[in-house]
Amino acid sequence: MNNQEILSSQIYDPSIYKRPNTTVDVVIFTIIDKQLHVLTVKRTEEPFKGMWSLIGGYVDIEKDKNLESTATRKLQEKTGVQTPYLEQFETIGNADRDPRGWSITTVYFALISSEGVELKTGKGTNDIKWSKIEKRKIEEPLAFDHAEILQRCTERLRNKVLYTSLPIHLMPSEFTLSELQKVYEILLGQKIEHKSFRRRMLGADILVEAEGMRHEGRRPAQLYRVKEGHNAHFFIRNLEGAT
Amino acid sequence: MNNQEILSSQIYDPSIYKRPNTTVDVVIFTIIDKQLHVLTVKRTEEPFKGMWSLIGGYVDIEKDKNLESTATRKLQEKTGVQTPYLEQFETIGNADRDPRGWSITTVYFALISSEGVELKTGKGTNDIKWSKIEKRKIEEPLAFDHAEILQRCTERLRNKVLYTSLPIHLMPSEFTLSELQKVYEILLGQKIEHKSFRRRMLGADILVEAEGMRHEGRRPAQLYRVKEGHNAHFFIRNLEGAT
DNA sequence: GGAATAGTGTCTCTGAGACACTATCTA
DNA sequence: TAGATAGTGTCTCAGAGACACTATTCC
Repeated sequence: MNNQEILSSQIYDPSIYKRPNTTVDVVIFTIIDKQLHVLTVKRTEEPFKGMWSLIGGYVDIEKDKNLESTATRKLQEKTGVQTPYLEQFETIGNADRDPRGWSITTVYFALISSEGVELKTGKGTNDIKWSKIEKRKIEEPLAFDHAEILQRCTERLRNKVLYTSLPIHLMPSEFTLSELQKVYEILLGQKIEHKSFRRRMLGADILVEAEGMRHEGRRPAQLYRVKEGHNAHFFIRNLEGAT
Repeated sequence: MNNQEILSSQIYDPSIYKRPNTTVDVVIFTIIDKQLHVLTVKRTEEPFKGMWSLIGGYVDIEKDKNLESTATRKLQEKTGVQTPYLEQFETIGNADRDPRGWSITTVYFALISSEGVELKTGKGTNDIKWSKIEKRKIEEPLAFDHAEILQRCTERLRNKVLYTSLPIHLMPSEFTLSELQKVYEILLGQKIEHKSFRRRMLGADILVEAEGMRHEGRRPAQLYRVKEGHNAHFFIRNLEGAT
């Protein structure tokens, strides 16, 4: 009994239309050595066997109660991270992106601190690594349309940095304002005036002072942590650099 | 033969996972009689037979080259409109939204001028109408999770109105600034200071003066049209009303 | 003329950018 | 001490909000 036959034997079964293949991809961003990185795995199966790709996989309708579960499950499997900042980015579906036929992928992006993350070689993958992003690309070619996805996603991230507090999710639990500013600058690819930055962040009521100071380099700096329950602040005015 | 066994017996075949049902829904907004409306159809099939629903349908992998084609095809079939403002909103996939099982829908929203639109009763639907939106809801109950989708989508639209020029796509080809302001106010659910509004719109370089004036009521008003090729302007500062 | 709508002048206020300044550390 | 990084004071500037004003129409 093939797919088609199964279909027509059921009443109200929507699959009178052949169903596209459905996957979820997760663009997992982090900062390592003052540079933006994305998590990639080497494919162990055709198509694109041996090429690097974003983290992703099929929606498992037995295991996953919704699309976001698929994303968090994938993230968990690869990084052990449980509660990242996770946002749905876009869904791409067309006839060409997968040589096996019409396929749909819902792309999420996650922001995590690289602190304490140990990458796990899961089932079906023998190689996984953080790939450095430069000019919205990584060095290695990516499978499927993942290079385009990465580019658009990096662009979206940069745009959101202009008017949100998203970069706090790339920080470890305690950090200084200078460290946070540095992360903003990495994402934007440009310097920010430090006085404006401090005014903006401290005025947003999203940070609380942590105990103690960071002693590193010269004058010690106040440590902050993200206010409990805080997820995303939207500033009413953009930083410059919007083009 | 269970899922796992099927899996391991097939190489490279993505359908080792049962595929969810995949659809596209389009939230088609327009302004009628100074109120926001959304296009709805009455369902002629189970499930939810006889209930109103958003415009949508299965991805037809024979006809549609990508997801957006599915959306424009649906829009075309129902309204005859060819080139609306169309934006992907979100994708919802879970086990509960459709009684027939795990299903995924990619939701688009479209903004069109109601001027000159004639609704078409297409195949499979015997009733179609513009439903008035009040408090992010319409009067009639909606099938599936469409009420939630409509609510979130209306909310997203309102948010974007605070910092974009999107409402111009709800206007007929020529309009006055007062008419445009009225549409902004409808979407925001609040008054805007008219001087600020004119400064903002005229400063954005997205409108050009059209020939002639609108003579209606008292003093005639300058007609404008959208600058050729213009799609969406992002202001660097929000209107008030952000909460 | 009065009412209504279109359109302007101009003040305040907020927050980003610029940049000089002070503070506190190490070498 | 000098150099580096942390942090402040304060001016300018753009654009939103407020609101009084003028302009043009119909009655």
